[in-house]
Amino acid sequence: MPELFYENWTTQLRKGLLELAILNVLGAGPLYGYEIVRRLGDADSLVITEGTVYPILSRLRNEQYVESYIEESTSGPPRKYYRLTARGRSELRKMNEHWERLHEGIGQLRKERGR
Amino acid sequence: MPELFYENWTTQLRKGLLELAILNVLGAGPLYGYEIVRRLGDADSLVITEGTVYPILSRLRNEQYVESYIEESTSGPPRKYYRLTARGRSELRKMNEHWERLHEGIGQLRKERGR
DNA sequence: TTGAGCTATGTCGTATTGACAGGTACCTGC
DNA sequence: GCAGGTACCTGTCAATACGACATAGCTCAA
Repeated sequence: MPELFYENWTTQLRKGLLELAILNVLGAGPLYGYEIVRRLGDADSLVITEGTVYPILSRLRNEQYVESYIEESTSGPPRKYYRLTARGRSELRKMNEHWERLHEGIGQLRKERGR
Repeated sequence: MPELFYENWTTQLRKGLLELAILNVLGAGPLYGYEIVRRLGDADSLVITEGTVYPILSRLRNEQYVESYIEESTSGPPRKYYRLTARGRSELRKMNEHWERLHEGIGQLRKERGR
């Protein structure tokens, strides 16, 4: 039960972060949902399920950060590929900068002994 | 209106992170709520308001990561100081490690061109 | 003495999000 | 056929950050 807080914390920490992670993998080239799940799973502490990735992809598409197109597959149903738009690429840059600033901010707080 | 998404994203990204930030400033020594707000405000992109900090402090106290004690002030109402407990200090270490792993994870996704 | 303004703590309602269970459906090989 | 892997999507839930608001002590100038 004492670990309940820690688990909850990691869950909260993912909010917003998964969007950044997904945009970043898409920065490497078009991917379909199922593959994104696997790709993020490689990076420890970013494991997600299908039920998590599709709502996020929908949101990103609504914002026109990504666009999708269908492609047949030789093994299984057709795949819906997602690709970064120009708009998405520029937004990703902004987000990555913000992310780095956050990281530095936390790092500074840790160093500031006393005042 | 297009910027609505970005603002919302930054809000979501803070979830969980503020707890880490607050624990980290407390790592430097006891502080009271109002001062924590100012201290975090120094670090850009970590600005918070009172309505945010007090609920978090309550949560941290419930988990016994911090303990509080009252102290008179020469200017204004008495202050409620918060101090890291041993438990909080050990948890903070764990959380900082998790945070660094996340940062590396995102960094790797960004580098992985293609596959 | 009055009251403006800063200090300080706290609560409530709202909006948004990630997790997960569950559902649909396609395709291949046996 | 039909089992099993592939692929996508929906609804519900709990948790959080934040603005708005409430309360109150202290200081200082008019």
